[in-house]
Amino acid sequence: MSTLDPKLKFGMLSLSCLDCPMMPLSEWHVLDDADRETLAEAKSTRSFAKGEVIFFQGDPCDGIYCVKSGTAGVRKTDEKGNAVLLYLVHPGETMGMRSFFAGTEFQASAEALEPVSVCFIPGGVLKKLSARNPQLDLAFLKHISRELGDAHKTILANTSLPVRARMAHFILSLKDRYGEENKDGTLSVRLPLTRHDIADLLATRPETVARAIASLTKDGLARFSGRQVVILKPDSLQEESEALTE
Amino acid sequence: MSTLDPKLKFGMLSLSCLDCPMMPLSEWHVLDDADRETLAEAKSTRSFAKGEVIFFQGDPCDGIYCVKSGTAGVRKTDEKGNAVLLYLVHPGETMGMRSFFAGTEFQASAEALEPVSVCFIPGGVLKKLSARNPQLDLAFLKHISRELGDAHKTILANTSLPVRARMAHFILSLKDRYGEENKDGTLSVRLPLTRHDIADLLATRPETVARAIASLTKDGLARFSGRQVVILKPDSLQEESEALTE
DNA sequence: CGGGGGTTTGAGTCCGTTCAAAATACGTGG
DNA sequence: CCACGTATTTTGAACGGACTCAAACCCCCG
Repeated sequence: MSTLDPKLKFGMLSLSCLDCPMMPLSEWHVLDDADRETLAEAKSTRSFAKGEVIFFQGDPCDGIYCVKSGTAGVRKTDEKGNAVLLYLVHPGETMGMRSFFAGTEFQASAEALEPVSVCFIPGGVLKKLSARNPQLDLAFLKHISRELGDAHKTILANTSLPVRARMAHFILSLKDRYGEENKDGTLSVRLPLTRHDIADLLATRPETVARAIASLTKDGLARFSGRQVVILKPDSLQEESEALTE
Repeated sequence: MSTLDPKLKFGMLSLSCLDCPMMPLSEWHVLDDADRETLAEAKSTRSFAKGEVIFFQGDPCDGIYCVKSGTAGVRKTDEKGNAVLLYLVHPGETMGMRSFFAGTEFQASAEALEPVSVCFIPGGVLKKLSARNPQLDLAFLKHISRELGDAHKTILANTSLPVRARMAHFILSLKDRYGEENKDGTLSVRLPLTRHDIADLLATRPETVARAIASLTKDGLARFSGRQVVILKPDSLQEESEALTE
Protein backbone atom coordinates (compact mmCIF):
# COMPACT_ATOMS: atom_id res chain seq x y z
CA MET A 1 0.00 0.00 0.00
CA SER A 2 1.49 3.29 -1.04
CA THR A 3 1.22 6.23 1.32
CA LEU A 4 2.28 8.85 -1.18
CA ASP A 5 0.13 11.90 -1.71
CA PRO A 6 -1.26 11.30 -5.18
CA LYS A 7 -0.50 14.85 -6.18
CA LEU A 8 3.15 14.18 -5.58
CA LYS A 9 3.07 11.09 -7.72
CA PHE A 10 2.36 13.10 -10.83
CA GLY A 11 4.60 15.21 -12.97
CA MET A 12 3.64 18.46 -14.57
CA LEU A 13 3.00 17.50 -18.16
CA SER A 14 0.08 19.82 -18.69
CA LEU A 15 -2.03 19.32 -21.76
CA SER A 16 -5.22 21.29 -21.76
CA CYS A 17 -8.30 19.15 -21.37
CA LEU A 18 -9.88 21.24 -24.08
CA ASP A 19 -7.51 19.69 -26.58
CA CYS A 20 -7.62 16.19 -25.22
CA PRO A 21 -8.55 13.94 -28.12
CA MET A 22 -10.30 11.66 -25.67
CA MET A 23 -12.69 14.32 -24.45
CA PRO A 24 -15.75 13.44 -26.51
CA LEU A 25 -15.69 9.92 -25.11
CA SER A 26 -15.69 10.89 -21.49
CA GLU A 27 -18.28 12.37 -19.19
CA TRP A 28 -16.48 15.71 -19.29
CA HIS A 29 -18.26 16.64 -22.47
CA VAL A 30 -21.16 17.97 -20.40
CA LEU A 31 -18.90 20.72 -19.05
CA ASP A 32 -18.65 24.17 -20.58
CA ASP A 33 -15.30 25.63 -21.59
CA ALA A 34 -14.80 27.47 -18.31
CA ASP A 35 -15.23 24.32 -16.28
CA ARG A 36 -13.03 22.38 -18.63
CA GLU A 37 -10.39 24.97 -18.02
CA THR A 38 -10.74 24.40 -14.28
CA LEU A 39 -10.36 20.72 -14.95
CA ALA A 40 -7.29 21.26 -17.10
CA GLU A 41 -5.60 23.32 -14.42
CA ALA A 42 -6.38 20.94 -11.61
CA LYS A 43 -5.36 17.71 -13.25
CA SER A 44 -1.88 16.31 -13.39
CA THR A 45 -0.47 13.85 -15.86
CA ARG A 46 1.92 10.99 -15.43
CA SER A 47 3.30 8.08 -17.40
CA PHE A 48 3.70 4.54 -16.19
CA ALA A 49 5.89 1.80 -17.59
CA LYS A 50 4.43 -1.59 -18.33
CA GLY A 51 3.77 -3.41 -15.09
CA GLU A 52 3.77 -0.32 -12.90
CA VAL A 53 0.91 0.12 -10.49
CA ILE A 54 -1.16 3.29 -10.87
CA PHE A 55 -3.06 2.92 -7.62
CA PHE A 56 -3.20 0.22 -4.99
CA GLN A 57 -6.13 -1.68 -3.58
CA GLY A 58 -6.49 -0.40 -0.03
CA ASP A 59 -5.15 3.08 -0.73
CA PRO A 60 -7.42 6.01 0.07
CA CYS A 61 -9.21 7.25 -3.01
CA ASP A 62 -8.96 10.98 -3.36
CA GLY A 63 -9.58 11.46 -7.01
CA ILE A 64 -10.11 9.67 -10.26
CA TYR A 65 -7.85 8.69 -13.09
CA CYS A 66 -8.36 9.15 -16.80
CA VAL A 67 -6.32 7.10 -19.26
CA LYS A 68 -4.84 9.21 -22.03
CA SER A 69 -2.92 6.51 -23.87
CA GLY A 70 -2.11 2.83 -23.46
CA THR A 71 -4.11 0.08 -21.84
CA ALA A 72 -4.54 -0.20 -18.09
CA GLY A 73 -6.11 -3.01 -16.12
CA VAL A 74 -8.02 -3.07 -12.87
CA ARG A 75 -7.18 -6.02 -10.69
CA LYS A 76 -8.86 -7.21 -7.53
CA THR A 77 -7.08 -9.45 -5.08
CA ASP A 78 -8.31 -11.23 -1.97
CA GLU A 79 -6.30 -11.91 1.16
CA LYS A 80 -5.45 -15.38 -0.03
CA GLY A 81 -3.76 -13.96 -3.10
CA ASN A 82 -6.41 -14.95 -5.61
CA ALA A 83 -6.79 -12.28 -8.24
CA VAL A 84 -8.78 -11.39 -11.32
CA LEU A 85 -8.51 -8.66 -13.87
CA LEU A 86 -11.93 -7.09 -13.55
CA TYR A 87 -11.70 -5.04 -16.71
CA LEU A 88 -9.44 -3.15 -19.06
CA VAL A 89 -9.33 0.61 -19.23
CA HIS A 90 -8.71 2.12 -22.64
CA PRO A 91 -7.75 5.64 -23.65
CA GLY A 92 -10.49 8.12 -22.82
CA GLU A 93 -11.88 5.93 -20.08
CA THR A 94 -11.91 6.50 -16.37
CA MET A 95 -10.69 4.49 -13.37
CA GLY A 96 -11.40 4.89 -9.70
CA MET A 97 -14.86 6.41 -10.03
CA ARG A 98 -16.50 3.61 -8.13
CA SER A 99 -14.41 4.02 -5.01
CA PHE A 100 -14.58 7.79 -5.17
CA PHE A 101 -18.35 7.89 -5.19
CA ALA A 102 -18.80 5.05 -2.76
CA GLY A 103 -16.49 6.94 -0.44
CA THR A 104 -14.27 3.94 0.23
CA GLU A 105 -10.61 3.17 -0.30
CA PHE A 106 -9.74 1.58 -3.61
CA GLN A 107 -11.14 -1.94 -3.71
CA ALA A 108 -8.87 -2.91 -6.54
CA SER A 109 -5.53 -1.91 -8.01
CA ALA A 110 -4.86 -0.39 -11.40
CA GLU A 111 -1.76 -1.20 -13.37
CA ALA A 112 -0.27 -0.37 -16.72
CA LEU A 113 -0.54 -3.41 -18.97
CA GLU A 114 1.53 -1.52 -21.50
CA PRO A 115 3.14 1.93 -21.29
CA VAL A 116 0.36 4.21 -20.13
CA SER A 117 -0.24 7.90 -19.71
CA VAL A 118 -2.81 8.93 -17.14
CA CYS A 119 -4.45 12.11 -15.88
CA PHE A 120 -5.30 12.42 -12.22
CA ILE A 121 -8.26 14.60 -11.23
CA PRO A 122 -8.30 15.49 -7.52
CA GLY A 123 -11.53 14.73 -5.70
CA GLY A 124 -11.95 18.29 -4.49
CA VAL A 125 -12.19 19.65 -8.00
CA LEU A 126 -14.53 16.86 -8.92
CA LYS A 127 -16.86 17.80 -6.10
CA LYS A 128 -16.72 21.43 -7.10
CA LEU A 129 -17.53 20.70 -10.71
CA SER A 130 -20.33 18.34 -9.80
CA ALA A 131 -21.88 20.93 -7.48
CA ARG A 132 -21.94 23.36 -10.39
CA ASN A 133 -23.11 20.81 -12.97
CA PRO A 134 -25.91 18.48 -11.95
CA GLN A 135 -25.63 16.86 -15.38
CA LEU A 136 -22.15 15.74 -14.47
CA ASP A 137 -23.50 13.61 -11.65
CA LEU A 138 -26.02 12.13 -14.02
CA ALA A 139 -23.26 11.39 -16.51
CA PHE A 140 -21.30 9.60 -13.82
CA LEU A 141 -24.43 7.78 -12.73
CA LYS A 142 -24.94 6.56 -16.25
CA HIS A 143 -21.31 5.57 -16.56
CA ILE A 144 -21.27 3.53 -13.37
CA SER A 145 -24.60 1.98 -14.26
CA ARG A 146 -23.09 0.77 -17.50
CA GLU A 147 -20.12 -0.64 -15.63
CA LEU A 148 -22.48 -2.46 -13.31
CA GLY A 149 -24.26 -3.91 -16.31
CA ASP A 150 -20.93 -5.10 -17.65
CA ALA A 151 -20.05 -6.69 -14.35
CA HIS A 152 -23.34 -8.55 -14.34
CA LYS A 153 -22.68 -9.82 -17.85
CA THR A 154 -19.31 -11.03 -16.72
CA ILE A 155 -20.81 -12.90 -13.79
CA LEU A 156 -23.22 -14.66 -16.10
CA ALA A 157 -20.64 -15.37 -18.76
CA ASN A 158 -18.01 -16.73 -16.41
CA THR A 159 -20.42 -19.28 -15.04
CA SER A 160 -22.20 -20.28 -18.21
CA LEU A 161 -19.68 -20.12 -21.02
CA PRO A 162 -16.59 -22.27 -21.50
CA VAL A 163 -13.21 -20.61 -21.65
CA ARG A 164 -13.02 -20.94 -25.41
CA ALA A 165 -16.21 -18.91 -25.87
CA ARG A 166 -15.01 -16.25 -23.45
CA MET A 167 -11.78 -16.08 -25.41
CA ALA A 168 -13.70 -15.67 -28.65
CA HIS A 169 -15.66 -12.84 -27.12
CA PHE A 170 -12.56 -11.20 -25.80
CA ILE A 171 -10.92 -11.14 -29.21
CA LEU A 172 -13.98 -9.63 -30.82
CA SER A 173 -14.23 -7.03 -28.07
CA LEU A 174 -10.82 -5.72 -29.09
CA LYS A 175 -11.68 -5.63 -32.76
CA ASP A 176 -13.01 -2.09 -32.89
CA ARG A 177 -10.27 -0.58 -30.84
CA TYR A 178 -7.21 -2.55 -31.84
CA GLY A 179 -8.27 -4.07 -35.15
CA GLU A 180 -6.60 -3.37 -38.48
CA GLU A 181 -7.78 -4.44 -41.89
CA ASN A 182 -5.33 -6.62 -43.82
CA LYS A 183 -4.78 -6.45 -47.57
CA ASP A 184 -6.74 -9.65 -48.08
CA GLY A 185 -9.74 -8.23 -46.23
CA THR A 186 -9.24 -10.21 -43.02
CA LEU A 187 -8.89 -8.41 -39.73
CA SER A 188 -5.84 -8.35 -37.50
CA VAL A 189 -5.88 -7.54 -33.80
CA ARG A 190 -2.96 -6.98 -31.50
CA LEU A 191 -3.69 -8.26 -28.00
CA PRO A 192 -2.58 -5.62 -25.51
CA LEU A 193 -2.09 -8.31 -22.87
CA THR A 194 0.11 -11.10 -21.70
CA ARG A 195 -1.35 -14.62 -21.82
CA HIS A 196 -1.25 -14.56 -18.08
CA ASP A 197 -3.27 -11.35 -17.98
CA ILE A 198 -5.74 -12.74 -20.49
CA ALA A 199 -6.13 -15.67 -18.13
CA ASP A 200 -6.79 -13.33 -15.21
CA LEU A 201 -9.33 -11.44 -17.29
CA LEU A 202 -11.15 -14.58 -18.42
CA ALA A 203 -11.06 -16.04 -14.93
CA THR A 204 -8.91 -19.02 -15.86
CA ARG A 205 -5.22 -20.05 -16.15
CA PRO A 206 -2.57 -19.31 -18.75
CA GLU A 207 -2.40 -22.98 -19.75
CA THR A 208 -6.11 -23.02 -20.40
CA VAL A 209 -5.83 -19.86 -22.48
CA ALA A 210 -3.13 -21.51 -24.56
CA ARG A 211 -5.37 -24.51 -25.10
CA ALA A 212 -8.32 -22.32 -26.06
CA ILE A 213 -6.09 -20.60 -28.58
CA ALA A 214 -4.89 -23.93 -29.94
CA SER A 215 -8.50 -25.03 -30.20
CA LEU A 216 -9.64 -21.92 -32.06
CA THR A 217 -6.69 -22.28 -34.39
CA LYS A 218 -7.40 -25.94 -35.07
CA ASP A 219 -10.95 -25.09 -36.07
CA GLY A 220 -9.72 -22.30 -38.29
CA LEU A 221 -11.58 -19.50 -36.54
CA ALA A 222 -8.43 -17.46 -36.05
CA ARG A 223 -4.68 -17.63 -36.46
CA PHE A 224 -2.35 -16.62 -33.66
CA SER A 225 1.28 -15.66 -33.64
CA GLY A 226 2.34 -14.16 -30.38
CA ARG A 227 0.07 -11.27 -29.59
CA GLN A 228 -1.01 -10.87 -33.16
CA VAL A 229 -4.36 -12.43 -34.04
CA VAL A 230 -5.83 -12.80 -37.50
CA ILE A 231 -9.57 -13.23 -37.40
CA LEU A 232 -10.50 -15.79 -40.04
CA LYS A 233 -14.13 -16.50 -39.26
CA PRO A 234 -15.62 -13.51 -37.49
CA ASP A 235 -19.11 -14.97 -37.75
CA SER A 236 -18.16 -18.19 -36.04
CA LEU A 237 -16.37 -16.31 -33.30
CA GLN A 238 -19.41 -14.11 -32.95
CA GLU A 239 -21.77 -17.02 -32.72
CA GLU A 240 -19.60 -18.80 -30.22
CA SER A 241 -19.69 -15.85 -27.85
CA GLU A 242 -23.29 -15.02 -28.59
CA ALA A 243 -24.43 -15.08 -24.99
CA LEU A 244 -22.11 -12.20 -24.18
CA THR A 245 -23.24 -9.88 -26.91
CA GLU A 246 -26.68 -8.81 -25.87
CA MET B 1 -41.93 -9.85 -22.05
CA SER B 2 -44.82 -7.90 -20.59
CA THR B 3 -46.16 -4.89 -22.44
CA LEU B 4 -48.31 -3.62 -19.62
CA ASP B 5 -48.00 -0.05 -18.49
CA PRO B 6 -46.38 -0.43 -15.09
CA LYS B 7 -48.80 2.01 -13.55
CA LEU B 8 -51.63 -0.33 -14.42
CA LYS B 9 -49.89 -3.23 -12.82
CA PHE B 10 -50.15 -1.72 -9.39
CA GLY B 11 -53.03 -1.41 -7.04
CA MET B 12 -53.75 1.54 -4.86
CA LEU B 13 -52.55 0.42 -1.46
CA SER B 14 -51.21 3.79 -0.41
CA LEU B 15 -49.00 3.87 2.64
CA SER B 16 -47.26 7.17 3.13
CA CYS B 17 -43.54 7.02 2.52
CA LEU B 18 -43.12 9.11 5.64
CA ASP B 19 -44.24 6.16 7.72
CA CYS B 20 -42.42 3.51 5.77
CA PRO B 21 -40.33 1.60 8.29
CA MET B 22 -37.81 1.00 5.56
CA MET B 23 -37.17 4.68 4.93
CA PRO B 24 -34.00 5.15 6.95
CA LEU B 25 -32.33 2.41 4.97
CA SER B 26 -32.99 3.84 1.57
CA GLU B 27 -31.64 6.83 -0.30
CA TRP B 28 -34.88 8.69 0.29
CA HIS B 29 -33.69 9.84 3.67
CA VAL B 30 -32.00 12.82 2.02
CA LEU B 31 -35.41 14.19 1.06
CA ASP B 32 -37.31 16.71 3.14
CA ASP B 33 -40.88 16.02 4.23
CA ALA B 34 -42.43 17.89 1.31
CA ASP B 35 -40.55 15.81 -1.23
CA ARG B 36 -41.30 12.64 0.64
CA GLU B 37 -44.92 13.56 0.36
CA THR B 38 -44.53 13.92 -3.40
CA LEU B 39 -42.92 10.51 -3.41
CA ALA B 40 -45.70 9.01 -1.33
CA GLU B 41 -48.35 10.33 -3.70
CA ALA B 42 -46.59 9.22 -6.84
CA LYS B 43 -45.73 5.72 -5.85
CA SER B 44 -48.00 2.72 -6.12
CA THR B 45 -47.81 -0.51 -4.19
CA ARG B 46 -48.43 -4.07 -5.21
CA SER B 47 -47.99 -7.56 -3.85
CA PHE B 48 -46.55 -10.54 -5.67
CA ALA B 49 -46.94 -14.20 -4.89
CA LYS B 50 -43.91 -16.43 -4.67
CA GLY B 51 -42.57 -17.05 -8.13
CA GLU B 52 -44.26 -14.08 -9.77
CA VAL B 53 -42.15 -11.81 -11.92
CA ILE B 54 -42.00 -8.18 -10.90
CA PHE B 55 -40.35 -6.93 -14.06
CA PHE B 56 -38.96 -8.68 -17.10
CA GLN B 57 -35.54 -8.53 -18.67
CA GLY B 58 -36.07 -6.65 -21.93
CA ASP B 59 -38.98 -4.54 -20.72
CA PRO B 60 -38.56 -0.78 -20.89
CA CYS B 61 -37.55 0.65 -17.54
CA ASP B 62 -39.67 3.60 -16.57
CA GLY B 63 -39.21 3.70 -12.87
CA ILE B 64 -37.68 1.91 -9.95
CA TYR B 65 -38.98 -0.56 -7.44
CA CYS B 66 -38.60 -0.54 -3.71
CA VAL B 67 -39.16 -3.74 -1.74
CA LYS B 68 -41.38 -3.22 1.28
CA SER B 69 -41.57 -6.79 2.53
CA GLY B 70 -40.38 -10.22 1.47
CA THR B 71 -37.31 -11.21 -0.51
CA ALA B 72 -36.98 -10.58 -4.21
CA GLY B 73 -34.27 -11.78 -6.55
CA VAL B 74 -32.75 -10.30 -9.67
CA ARG B 75 -32.05 -12.86 -12.34
CA LYS B 76 -30.15 -12.44 -15.58
CA THR B 77 -30.64 -14.83 -18.47
CA ASP B 78 -28.83 -15.16 -21.77
CA GLU B 79 -30.34 -16.24 -25.07
CA LYS B 80 -29.22 -19.80 -24.51
CA GLY B 81 -31.25 -19.98 -21.35
CA ASN B 82 -28.36 -19.88 -18.92
CA ALA B 83 -29.27 -17.88 -15.86
CA VAL B 84 -27.88 -16.64 -12.57
CA LEU B 85 -29.40 -14.92 -9.61
CA LEU B 86 -27.30 -11.78 -9.50
CA TYR B 87 -28.40 -10.70 -6.05
CA LEU B 88 -31.21 -10.70 -3.53
CA VAL B 89 -33.25 -7.63 -2.73
CA HIS B 90 -34.39 -7.28 0.84
CA PRO B 91 -37.00 -4.98 2.41
CA GLY B 92 -35.97 -1.34 2.16
CA GLU B 93 -33.76 -1.99 -0.86
CA THR B 94 -34.20 -0.87 -4.40
CA MET B 95 -34.36 -2.66 -7.75
CA GLY B 96 -34.13 -1.34 -11.27
CA MET B 97 -31.94 1.65 -10.52
CA ARG B 98 -29.18 0.47 -12.78
CA SER B 99 -31.34 0.28 -15.87
CA PHE B 100 -33.12 3.50 -15.06
CA PHE B 101 -29.94 5.53 -14.83
CA ALA B 102 -28.21 3.79 -17.70
CA GLY B 103 -31.28 4.60 -19.78
CA THR B 104 -31.66 1.04 -21.06
CA GLU B 105 -34.36 -1.59 -20.86
CA PHE B 106 -34.13 -3.94 -17.91
CA GLN B 107 -31.12 -6.18 -18.34
CA ALA B 108 -32.42 -8.66 -15.84
CA SER B 109 -35.73 -9.79 -14.38
CA ALA B 110 -36.91 -9.44 -10.83
CA GLU B 111 -39.06 -12.05 -9.17
CA ALA B 112 -40.60 -12.70 -5.82
CA LEU B 113 -38.68 -15.49 -4.10
CA GLU B 114 -41.32 -15.40 -1.40
CA PRO B 115 -44.48 -13.32 -1.09
CA VAL B 116 -43.35 -9.77 -1.70
CA SER B 117 -44.78 -6.29 -1.44
CA VAL B 118 -43.21 -3.66 -3.66
CA CYS B 119 -43.51 0.06 -4.27
CA PHE B 120 -43.12 1.41 -7.79
CA ILE B 121 -41.78 4.93 -8.24
CA PRO B 122 -42.36 6.35 -11.73
CA GLY B 123 -39.31 7.68 -13.49
CA GLY B 124 -40.80 11.09 -14.05
CA VAL B 125 -41.15 11.75 -10.35
CA LEU B 126 -37.67 10.46 -9.81
CA LYS B 127 -36.29 12.94 -12.31
CA LYS B 128 -38.23 15.75 -10.70
CA LEU B 129 -36.98 14.90 -7.23
CA SER B 130 -33.42 14.53 -8.40
CA ALA B 131 -33.52 17.90 -10.16
CA ARG B 132 -34.58 19.46 -6.88
CA ASN B 133 -32.15 17.49 -4.71
CA PRO B 134 -28.62 17.15 -5.99
CA GLN B 135 -27.84 15.05 -2.91
CA LEU B 136 -30.29 12.48 -4.16
CA ASP B 137 -28.18 11.86 -7.25
CA LEU B 138 -25.16 11.52 -5.04
CA ALA B 139 -27.01 9.05 -2.86
CA PHE B 140 -27.89 6.99 -5.91
CA LEU B 141 -24.33 7.27 -7.14
CA LYS B 142 -23.10 5.92 -3.87
CA HIS B 143 -25.66 3.16 -3.91
CA ILE B 144 -24.81 1.97 -7.40
CA SER B 145 -21.11 2.25 -6.63
CA ARG B 146 -21.63 -0.11 -3.72
CA GLU B 147 -23.53 -2.50 -5.95
CA LEU B 148 -20.68 -2.42 -8.42
CA GLY B 149 -18.28 -3.22 -5.65
CA ASP B 150 -20.44 -6.17 -4.68
CA ALA B 151 -20.53 -7.40 -8.26
CA HIS B 152 -16.76 -7.25 -8.42
CA LYS B 153 -16.49 -9.24 -5.21
CA THR B 154 -18.81 -11.82 -6.69
CA ILE B 155 -16.70 -12.12 -9.82
CA LEU B 156 -13.62 -12.73 -7.73
CA ALA B 157 -15.33 -15.12 -5.35
CA ASN B 158 -16.97 -17.23 -8.02
CA THR B 159 -13.66 -17.90 -9.67
CA SER B 160 -11.49 -18.34 -6.63
CA LEU B 161 -13.60 -19.97 -3.94
CA PRO B 162 -15.10 -23.47 -3.97
CA VAL B 163 -18.85 -23.85 -3.72
CA ARG B 164 -18.68 -24.84 -0.08
CA ALA B 165 -16.98 -21.58 0.87
CA ARG B 166 -19.48 -19.55 -1.14
CA MET B 167 -22.24 -21.41 0.67
CA ALA B 168 -20.66 -20.60 4.02
CA HIS B 169 -20.51 -16.97 3.09
CA PHE B 170 -24.09 -16.97 1.91
CA ILE B 171 -25.35 -18.34 5.19
CA LEU B 172 -23.44 -15.75 7.17
CA SER B 173 -24.69 -12.98 4.92
CA LEU B 174 -28.24 -13.82 5.98
CA LYS B 175 -27.37 -13.92 9.65
CA ASP B 176 -28.04 -10.27 10.44
CA ARG B 177 -31.28 -10.06 8.56
CA TYR B 178 -32.82 -13.48 9.06
CA GLY B 179 -30.99 -14.75 12.12
CA GLU B 180 -32.63 -15.58 15.43
CA GLU B 181 -30.90 -16.44 18.66
CA ASN B 182 -31.79 -19.85 20.07
CA LYS B 183 -32.17 -20.63 23.76
CA ASP B 184 -28.83 -22.41 23.83
CA GLY B 185 -27.09 -19.36 22.39
CA THR B 186 -26.65 -20.74 18.87
CA LEU B 187 -28.01 -18.84 15.91
CA SER B 188 -30.75 -19.99 13.57
CA VAL B 189 -31.30 -18.67 10.08
CA ARG B 190 -34.19 -19.32 7.76
CA LEU B 191 -33.07 -19.43 4.13
CA PRO B 192 -35.49 -17.37 2.07
CA LEU B 193 -34.65 -19.44 -1.00
CA THR B 194 -35.14 -22.73 -2.74
CA ARG B 195 -32.09 -24.96 -3.14
CA HIS B 196 -32.37 -24.34 -6.81
CA ASP B 197 -32.29 -20.58 -6.27
CA ILE B 198 -29.36 -20.90 -3.92
CA ALA B 199 -27.61 -22.78 -6.70
CA ASP B 200 -28.39 -19.98 -9.15
CA LEU B 201 -27.09 -17.43 -6.67
CA LEU B 202 -23.86 -19.32 -6.00
CA ALA B 203 -23.36 -20.02 -9.69
CA THR B 204 -23.63 -23.78 -9.37
CA ARG B 205 -26.24 -26.61 -9.43
CA PRO B 206 -28.76 -27.78 -6.87
CA GLU B 207 -26.98 -31.12 -6.50
CA THR B 208 -23.75 -29.34 -5.69
CA VAL B 209 -25.53 -27.17 -3.13
CA ALA B 210 -26.89 -30.30 -1.48
CA ARG B 211 -23.40 -31.74 -1.35
CA ALA B 212 -21.95 -28.54 0.10
CA ILE B 213 -24.65 -28.66 2.76
CA ALA B 214 -23.89 -32.30 3.50
CA SER B 215 -20.23 -31.43 3.75
CA LEU B 216 -20.77 -28.51 6.15
CA THR B 217 -23.00 -30.74 8.24
CA LYS B 218 -20.47 -33.57 8.31
CA ASP B 219 -17.82 -31.19 9.63
CA GLY B 220 -20.22 -29.85 12.23
CA LEU B 221 -20.16 -26.23 11.05
CA ALA B 222 -23.93 -26.07 10.75
CA ARG B 223 -27.04 -28.22 10.95
CA PHE B 224 -29.66 -28.07 8.23
CA SER B 225 -33.27 -29.15 8.21
CA GLY B 226 -35.11 -27.89 5.19
CA ARG B 227 -34.68 -24.16 5.02
CA GLN B 228 -33.78 -23.88 8.65
CA VAL B 229 -30.08 -23.60 9.42
CA VAL B 230 -28.48 -23.74 12.83
CA ILE B 231 -25.07 -22.15 12.85
CA LEU B 232 -22.83 -24.27 15.05
CA LYS B 233 -19.39 -22.87 14.34
CA PRO B 234 -19.74 -19.28 13.17
CA ASP B 235 -15.99 -18.76 13.36
CA SER B 236 -15.21 -21.67 11.09
CA LEU B 237 -17.84 -20.55 8.61
CA GLN B 238 -16.39 -17.08 8.79
CA GLU B 239 -12.87 -18.26 8.20
CA GLU B 240 -13.92 -20.48 5.33
CA SER B 241 -15.47 -17.55 3.49
CA GLU B 242 -12.79 -15.12 4.53
CA ALA B 243 -11.93 -14.01 1.04
CA LEU B 244 -15.42 -12.63 0.61
CA THR B 245 -15.49 -10.58 3.75
CA GLU B 246 -13.10 -7.76 3.11
C1' DC C 1 24.69 -15.56 -28.26
C1' DG C 2 23.24 -16.90 -23.92
C1' DG C 3 19.94 -16.07 -20.53
C1' DG C 4 15.20 -15.89 -18.90
C1' DG C 5 10.47 -14.77 -18.99
C1' DG C 6 6.54 -15.96 -21.36
C1' DT C 7 4.17 -19.64 -23.78
C1' DT C 8 2.94 -24.15 -25.17
C1' DT C 9 2.36 -29.02 -24.50
C1' DG C 10 1.70 -33.22 -21.74
C1' DA C 11 -0.10 -36.17 -18.07
C1' DG C 12 -2.70 -36.83 -14.06
C1' DT C 13 -6.15 -35.16 -10.80
C1' DC C 14 -10.07 -32.83 -8.92
C1' DC C 15 -14.18 -30.27 -8.44
C1' DG C 16 -18.26 -29.70 -10.20
C1' DT C 17 -21.55 -31.34 -13.66
C1' DT C 18 -24.80 -34.54 -15.66
C1' DC C 19 -27.99 -38.11 -15.65
C1' DA C 20 -30.76 -41.03 -13.04
C1' DA C 21 -33.09 -42.78 -9.14
C1' DA C 22 -34.47 -42.73 -4.38
C1' DA C 23 -36.18 -40.12 -0.44
C1' DT C 24 -38.35 -36.44 1.55
C1' DA C 25 -41.35 -32.39 2.02
C1' DC C 26 -45.48 -30.22 0.72
C1' DG C 27 -49.97 -28.72 -0.97
C1' DT C 28 -54.50 -30.06 -2.00
C1' DG C 29 -58.70 -32.34 -2.00
C1' DG C 30 -61.41 -35.66 0.03
C1' DC D 1 -56.95 -34.43 9.54
C1' DC D 2 -55.18 -37.72 6.72
C1' DA D 3 -53.88 -39.55 2.09
C1' DC D 4 -52.32 -38.95 -2.09
C1' DG D 5 -49.73 -36.91 -5.93
C1' DT D 6 -46.33 -33.77 -7.13
C1' DA D 7 -42.30 -31.01 -6.50
C1' DT D 8 -38.20 -30.50 -4.19
C1' DT D 9 -34.11 -32.34 -2.22
C1' DT D 10 -30.77 -35.75 -1.58
C1' DT D 11 -27.82 -39.47 -2.97
C1' DG D 12 -25.21 -42.23 -6.30
C1' DA D 13 -22.18 -43.10 -10.23
C1' DA D 14 -19.91 -41.68 -14.30
C1' DC D 15 -18.10 -38.07 -16.95
C1' DG D 16 -15.65 -33.84 -18.26
C1' DG D 17 -13.66 -29.21 -18.34
C1' DA D 18 -10.43 -26.84 -16.17
C1' DC D 19 -6.57 -27.03 -12.85
C1' DT D 20 -1.96 -28.43 -11.25
C1' DC D 21 2.56 -29.73 -11.80
C1' DA D 22 6.26 -30.20 -14.73
C1' DA D 23 8.98 -30.12 -18.71
C1' DA D 24 9.99 -28.41 -23.30
C1' DC D 25 9.90 -24.63 -26.33
C1' DC D 26 10.41 -20.10 -28.21
C1' DC D 27 11.23 -15.69 -28.56
C1' DC D 28 12.85 -11.28 -27.19
C1' DC D 29 16.30 -8.51 -24.98
C1' DG D 30 20.41 -7.60 -23.16
